[in-house]
Amino acid sequence: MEVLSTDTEQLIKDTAKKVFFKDGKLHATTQDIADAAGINRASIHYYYRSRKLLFDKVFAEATEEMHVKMAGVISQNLPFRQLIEGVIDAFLKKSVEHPYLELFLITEMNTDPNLSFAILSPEETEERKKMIQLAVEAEVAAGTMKPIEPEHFIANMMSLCAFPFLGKPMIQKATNLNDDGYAQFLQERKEVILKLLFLDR
Amino acid sequence: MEVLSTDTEQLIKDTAKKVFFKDGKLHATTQDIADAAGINRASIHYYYRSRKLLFDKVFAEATEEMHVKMAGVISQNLPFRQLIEGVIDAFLKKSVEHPYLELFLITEMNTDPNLSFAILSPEETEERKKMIQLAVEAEVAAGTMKPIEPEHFIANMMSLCAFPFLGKPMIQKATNLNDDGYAQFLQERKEVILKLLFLDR
Amino acid sequence: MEVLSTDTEQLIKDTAKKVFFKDGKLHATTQDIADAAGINRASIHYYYRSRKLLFDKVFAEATEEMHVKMAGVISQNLPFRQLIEGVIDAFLKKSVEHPYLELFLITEMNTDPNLSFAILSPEETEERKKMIQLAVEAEVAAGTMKPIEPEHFIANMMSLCAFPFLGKPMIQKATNLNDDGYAQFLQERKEVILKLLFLDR
Amino acid sequence: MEVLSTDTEQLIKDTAKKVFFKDGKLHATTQDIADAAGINRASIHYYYRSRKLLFDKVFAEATEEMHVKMAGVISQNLPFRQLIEGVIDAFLKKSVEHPYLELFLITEMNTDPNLSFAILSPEETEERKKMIQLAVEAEVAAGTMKPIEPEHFIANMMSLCAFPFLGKPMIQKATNLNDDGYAQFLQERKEVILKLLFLDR
DNA sequence: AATGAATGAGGCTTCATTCAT
DNA sequence: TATGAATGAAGCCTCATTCAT
Repeated sequence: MEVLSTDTEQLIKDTAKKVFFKDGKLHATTQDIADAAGINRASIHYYYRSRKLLFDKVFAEATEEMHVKMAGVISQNLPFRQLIEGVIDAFLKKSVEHPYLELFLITEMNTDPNLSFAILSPEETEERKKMIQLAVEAEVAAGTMKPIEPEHFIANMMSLCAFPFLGKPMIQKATNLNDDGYAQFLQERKEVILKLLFLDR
Repeated sequence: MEVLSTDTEQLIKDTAKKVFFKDGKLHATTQDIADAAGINRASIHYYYRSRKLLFDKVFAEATEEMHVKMAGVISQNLPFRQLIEGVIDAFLKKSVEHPYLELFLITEMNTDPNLSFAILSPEETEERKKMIQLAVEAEVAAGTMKPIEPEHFIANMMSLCAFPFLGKPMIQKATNLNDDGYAQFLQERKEVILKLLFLDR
Repeated sequence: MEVLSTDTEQLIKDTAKKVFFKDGKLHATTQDIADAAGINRASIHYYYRSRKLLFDKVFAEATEEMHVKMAGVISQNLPFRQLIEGVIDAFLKKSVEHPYLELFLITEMNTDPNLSFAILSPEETEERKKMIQLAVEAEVAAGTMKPIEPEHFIANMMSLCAFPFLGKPMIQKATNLNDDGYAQFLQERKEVILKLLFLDR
Repeated sequence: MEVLSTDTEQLIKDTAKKVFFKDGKLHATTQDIADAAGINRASIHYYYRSRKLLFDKVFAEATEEMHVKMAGVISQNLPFRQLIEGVIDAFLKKSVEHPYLELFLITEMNTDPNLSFAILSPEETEERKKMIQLAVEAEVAAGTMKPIEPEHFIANMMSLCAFPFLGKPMIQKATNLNDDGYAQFLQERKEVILKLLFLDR
């Protein structure tokens, strides 16, 4: 008859993720989360000890979810083009669910610069950059890309993927798109981004 | 080289801008600002009555500064290419000073969606979009751009300009760039962005 | 004999009434009330949101208590003599509990002159004045009162009832009565007042 | 050319008396007083060191003014009737200027019960009570008063004089008198009170 | 003599957290 | 497991007060 305890525990986590990462409520209090979940505020502490521990958990899980998706794409050892496409696809898809996750990454890292959430180790990152460099050179040789340093290539991808979610209200103001139009707009982003990165799309 | 604040009122404002928009401390307290300015917390209330009024003031000023720069570029009625270049240039330059201003725009608009900070009215925005559409068509005809809708063009520009500042820590993690390297990286953004937007750069 | 406050919410209200209206502490802080109640200051906000809301509540309740007592007397449609006696009796009895309630009525009305706490509407007040006028005329005819305007009759009653409570310390100084003597003195007020108002007492 | 310093010192005192005792602003801040006087808040501290010292001074002066008037009446060794009439007259006249002085006496004495402001010493008070007792007995014998204890006689006088000023807003509500009507009403008080105290008026 | 600037103390309020049940 | 009650810490704000001129 009674709701399983794990249900409440899960409900709290799901609600916290929604409030933080989907609604973008940076300053959400435990009461806000409890209200959104329809439970008592004390339950949050019963299950998670403190607001920080709850936040750390959902934050870690949300980034982990993203990392898993990314790793899933990366581990396939796809050719460059398909890899990029897969990464963009994964990023956009997860952003539909948690459009404001990056906002927390940013503010968290400003608060605590030591915060480590990297997908890749520095060594792996270096390796990845070299891989990109070689791939770009091949594309350039084939006339399908302009020369670009790996750092800028990475930054471009991240910017083009993340900002339309983060900056939704700003872009809406600057483009006169209503909510329906913006949803449609986000659907088109993948092709737009690929077309921008590769000359032959 | 240092800003000369003869009076405390100006010092408070400058410090608040720094703490909020340069350091990106979204949750900065009046004590944080007072400490950063080396003054007593009560002085903030002496000059600005409340935290909110101070915030509103520096926020309004910072956005106004940006708007003025942008308006300065736009009002010149430059040809498309030079307009785009000018806008990117202005945006990057102001971002060096206030890299996190957009972060506040975002969170403020999430809190109060009615918040109006637009440079352009809806009518002017429509006009601007049409202008871009025509210009893009001309570029496409000349083989110097791929077809793109104005909304995506605008979003691309905003994303490519803003995110490298907002997302600095994230991009640094993803690119292994240290602070010096990142400063150099930002210097190169203008050319990289233009190269991305126009086929003949 | 002591009020049994099973819950803190009631305890806070009772204590606030005591501090304000029995002890006459006009400037009592939330900490003062919390100390007097033996609870944490935050509990006051837990139950009443703000000092003002708590004050408004206990103030409204205390005046309401008085109004109910008065209305109970008035609604009986007693003959003039018994009405006056009943009103004085009710007023003195409630003053034993909340001698300083009028002090707050005064200061509240000085702060916000629109404050409405009237027992009677203007129309009812006019009616009451006429009733008093007629009754006085009858008493005068019977040789048991001197002529007096209703306004002065009302003011006299209020003054003679209220001031000995409000002005306790002043009257004590002027009469050399100690606390026990003053309690006895207050017991005698009803007869003294009636003797003053009516020639045949 | 310059205003004499004593002028400002006096202006502060006069303004403080007005704000406190005429307007009944119990919670007036130094800023309120400075605004009412049209001077800088710091001047108050320049002349009076602290708010408390200023308050103590004007409070002492205002009570002293009253005491002097009373003493002037009392010292004349007038017959009972003229004494009472003189006291009522003096009290009502000073109340026109400082209607709320008693309000402060009350709250001050509640805050600090040791506060001593008595006109008469305990011994003098006893003497006065005996004098009243004898005079009342004579009036009773002459059929011009009913028997009454001196304490009640004193309390009645104080109540009938003071409360119509203190409780102006309350009495206005209870009598439907507007401001002009109330001014007229106060003019009539002296006769009304005397008529109440003495059977042959 | 007088004042604008600045500050320390103390109030109210919110919030995360703990406690008792 | 879950919650209503209660609390400590920390934030904002106001005020009397002091300082430098």
